[in-house]
Amino acid sequence: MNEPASPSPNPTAPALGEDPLIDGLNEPQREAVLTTEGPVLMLAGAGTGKTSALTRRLAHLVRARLAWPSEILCVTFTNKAAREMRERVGRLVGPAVEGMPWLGTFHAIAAKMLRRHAELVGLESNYTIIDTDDQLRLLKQLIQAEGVDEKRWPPRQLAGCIDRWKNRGLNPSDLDAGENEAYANGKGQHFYRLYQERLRTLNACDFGDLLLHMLNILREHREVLEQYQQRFKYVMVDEYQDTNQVQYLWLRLIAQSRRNICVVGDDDQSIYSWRGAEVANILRFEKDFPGAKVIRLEQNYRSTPEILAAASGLINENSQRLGKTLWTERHTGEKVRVIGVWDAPEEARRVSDEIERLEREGAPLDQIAILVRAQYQTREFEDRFISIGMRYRIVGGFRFYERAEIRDALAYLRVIAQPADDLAFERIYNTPKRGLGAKALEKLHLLARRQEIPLARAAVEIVDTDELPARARNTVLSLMRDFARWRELSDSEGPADLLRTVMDESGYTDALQAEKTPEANGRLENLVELARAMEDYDSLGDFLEHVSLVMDNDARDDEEKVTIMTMHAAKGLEFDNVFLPGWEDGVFPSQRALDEGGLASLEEERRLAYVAITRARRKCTILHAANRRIYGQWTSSIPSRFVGELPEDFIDSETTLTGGASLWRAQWSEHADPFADVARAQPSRTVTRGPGWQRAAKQEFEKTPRRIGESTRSAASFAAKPRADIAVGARVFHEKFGYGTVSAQEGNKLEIEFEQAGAKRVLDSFVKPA
DNA sequence: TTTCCTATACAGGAA
DNA sequence: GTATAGGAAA
Repeated sequence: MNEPASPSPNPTAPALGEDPLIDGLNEPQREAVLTTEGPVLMLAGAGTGKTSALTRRLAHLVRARLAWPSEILCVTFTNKAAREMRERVGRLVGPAVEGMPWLGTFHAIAAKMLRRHAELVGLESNYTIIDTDDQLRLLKQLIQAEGVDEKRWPPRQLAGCIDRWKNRGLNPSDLDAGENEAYANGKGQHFYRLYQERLRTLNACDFGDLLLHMLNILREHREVLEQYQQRFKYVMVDEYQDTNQVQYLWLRLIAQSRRNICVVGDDDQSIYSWRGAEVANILRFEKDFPGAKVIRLEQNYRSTPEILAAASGLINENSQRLGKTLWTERHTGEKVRVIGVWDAPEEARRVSDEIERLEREGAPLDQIAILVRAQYQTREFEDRFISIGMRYRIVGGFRFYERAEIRDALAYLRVIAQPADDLAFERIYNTPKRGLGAKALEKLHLLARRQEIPLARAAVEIVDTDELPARARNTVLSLMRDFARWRELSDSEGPADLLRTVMDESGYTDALQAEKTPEANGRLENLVELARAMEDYDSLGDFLEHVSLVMDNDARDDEEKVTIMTMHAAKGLEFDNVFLPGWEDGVFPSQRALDEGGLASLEEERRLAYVAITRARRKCTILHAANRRIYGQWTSSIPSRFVGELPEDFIDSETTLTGGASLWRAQWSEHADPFADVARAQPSRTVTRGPGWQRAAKQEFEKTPRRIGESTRSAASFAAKPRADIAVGARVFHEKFGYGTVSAQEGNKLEIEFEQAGAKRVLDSFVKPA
């Protein structure tokens, strides 16, 4: 940490009152910006200018020379938030501040730290970060290898357990008997341990490890902890109500000594408890940091009084709150509209009609959002929008790098950059199809395990033997030659060109082109897009880290489009017009929340509703349908209990279902036979959901140098040591070829005259002395 | 080894 | 209803 000496407070800084950083801020905001020393808890309601206060505080620290940008730790939850803050601070402070090395997501920051200290947890600094997909494949292998029934104990469940343990900062040895029971009758700890060992040999980390490893390091290596405590003069945390245990512990260690920590959050917007977030963290902040200054931001600058009132009325139903009262100076606007419709298609029709009307009135489409509870609800709108030619974009779902073709491409690059990456190798050794199947892979695994080498290395070795049929052997040989060549290339070519070469030479592009389907075309385009994104990176290593942690699918095109996304994804955003479809019990609140988790879980759903409503600046429209197809079955449902909790004075209700006859008439006028679908759906199988439904049913420091070249050779030129217990003339046994006599020995390669099979070249690890 | 078919789970959300 | 995974058949 070779920082210049601490900057002295800038004597020419403007007097506080004139500081452009605090112009236009209200009193609490100003206080939040200027209270730099000591612990600060900023309770910021929705739309109260939280981000503004936070970025200005950051800018103020830099401007007033209280710290160098590199001495400030600023943590966010999403890349988007980090990016935004970086931009805004840049605008305030100017280009003088070259980046903020420690502004980022928990994971990005932890990953960066871990590169520095990887060896302390048995990793190399060029470790790979595996994603959920890789994680599941790995766990599955372990489960199979241990002979546990994967039907009864699905890998997903194990992944869930491990995730939860990591979120709570628990290592395998920390599990108590109860936790251990959580998977496969007491094998939880065993599998967790195996998994961690396996990751270590792969030189890999999952997302949870990034934080857990760092926490372990900070706990066990005093000098490292002190280093960071020294370095970070100020710590800021956004969305503090979303921190989980391991994040909390990690922060607490770092902030402990200087206690200049400012956390910002809103307990009413805590919507991530399912992934380990603990509201308790924000509730006990004052206990953790005695003397903390609590600042409440309650003036809302976003929404109309009606929208605020509706949201406040709703959230008041919750019991566990710190309590805030939002107010606004904004003028009266429209009431929140609640529309009841017959079924989901009608719901989509109503929304699209409204949007078309807004469009005619000149409302920009990018100021319109449809926020749904669950991803599956987006379909109905997508169908409708396609049929009427409405421009839309769906946020979330598959992120760019989760697409198969992108992951394939990345797997190639990973094998090039890090030959020990078995998961990547397994992914692409037969993609595109090159005639290598389970048999060949099994052979490779066998060899790899016996010699404790990565698969890619085993592949190089195995071609010198007769283990594989000639055809497969040649395929493997040429594949590994390709890889050797690409590795050479990675030294001279930029990552983008390297990718293009690899995709072409591996036959991947050809295979896609041969498909001639529209999807294949899209995939090719995605690969082109990927290559383009790679142009911005100098080294393959840099790029790979970005792609696993930082890259998202924000292919921002400038065209105006209606946004469709989940309520979760909408947190932190705002739109003039917000549509909230699917407010029915079982959809929202979700069936899952109703079935399990009890009151706490229902209150979280209510907070989600609060978040959703407060996204709207001018107008919020809530819809509920009487009938909806879920799981391919028609279900009829009643309006969400949240609808009833909205304060009447601020609501305009409307329904196309006024009951029996009029309902029929209303529908009749609209289409020929509105019940055609319903009739087909076998009434006896129709499930009715409602409140009682479940009951009824129940029943540098900054930049780690990563030269690709270093790891390159290890796969290509393997030092092969001969086995001590075998020499020329020795009689040996081979599982496939039987008994034979060694006629030549070169390193670990043997030539054997087999009694039955004749002369063969094999690796010594495949035979044992007879 | 690949392809095709059937059975099954599923659709809660981020890095 | 759809996507996926695993097994059977080509």
